[in-house]
Amino acid sequence: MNGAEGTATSITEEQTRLARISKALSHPVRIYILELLSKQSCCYSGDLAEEIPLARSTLSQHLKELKRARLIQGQIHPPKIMYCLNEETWNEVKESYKKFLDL
Amino acid sequence: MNGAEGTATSITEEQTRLARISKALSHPVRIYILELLSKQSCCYSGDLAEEIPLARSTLSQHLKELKRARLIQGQIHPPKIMYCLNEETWNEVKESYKKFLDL
DNA sequence: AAAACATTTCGTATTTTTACGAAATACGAA
DNA sequence: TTCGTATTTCGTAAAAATACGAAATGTTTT
Repeated sequence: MNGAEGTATSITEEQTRLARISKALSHPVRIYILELLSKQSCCYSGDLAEEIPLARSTLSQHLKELKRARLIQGQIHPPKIMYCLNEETWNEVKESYKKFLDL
Repeated sequence: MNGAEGTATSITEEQTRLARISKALSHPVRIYILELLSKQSCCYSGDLAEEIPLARSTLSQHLKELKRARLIQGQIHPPKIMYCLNEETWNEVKESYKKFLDL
């Protein structure tokens, strides 16, 4: 891949940011999780695992991906782990798409 | 990847659709192109090639990707090819994100 | 301390994405 | 028809995404 910053590119930081966000949203399972969290704010990883027909390790990878994008955050709530939407990032995401799509 | 329809999944068609759209938007160059087209409706492939620091063949692949997603369409306008936003799909995309993000 | 659990990390395999240059295609102009 | 211009397709290589099961981690209960 390129990744080279510094060259005379017309592509802005914001465009790169939106592409990165879109990549985080580019899998049905991750959309599902975010849609759920945007409605009820939090949920247990185990509850997701029961709904989603994927190995738990795979689901965990998707959660990790969403964490990496700062879209969600997990809190230990023994014996389970509860995942919640990161409202701050979520609002930024909204703003980004709003601008991009002219909504 | 999974792709298996028919199994008892909680993931909806609409979620799969939004993931597919997001994947089409998951590269800075494609965001750049769409943002440009959403402002001025059409542009020449060659003009993009001058702005974007990528091989023409690579740019062509990104355009193909956007065509595949029905986000843009090209019209032969000799000796160049003009790319335009597919307004119908664009509006559907807007609606999808609007619902998802609750805008 | 050991057992039971929920979840993550590791190792690995497969598929997809991204990128390039060379060659192919399309088409108007000479 | 041959040339020049614009763009795409092909072949290929490297990196990233997706998926799985096994093993590791962390915590509570026994």
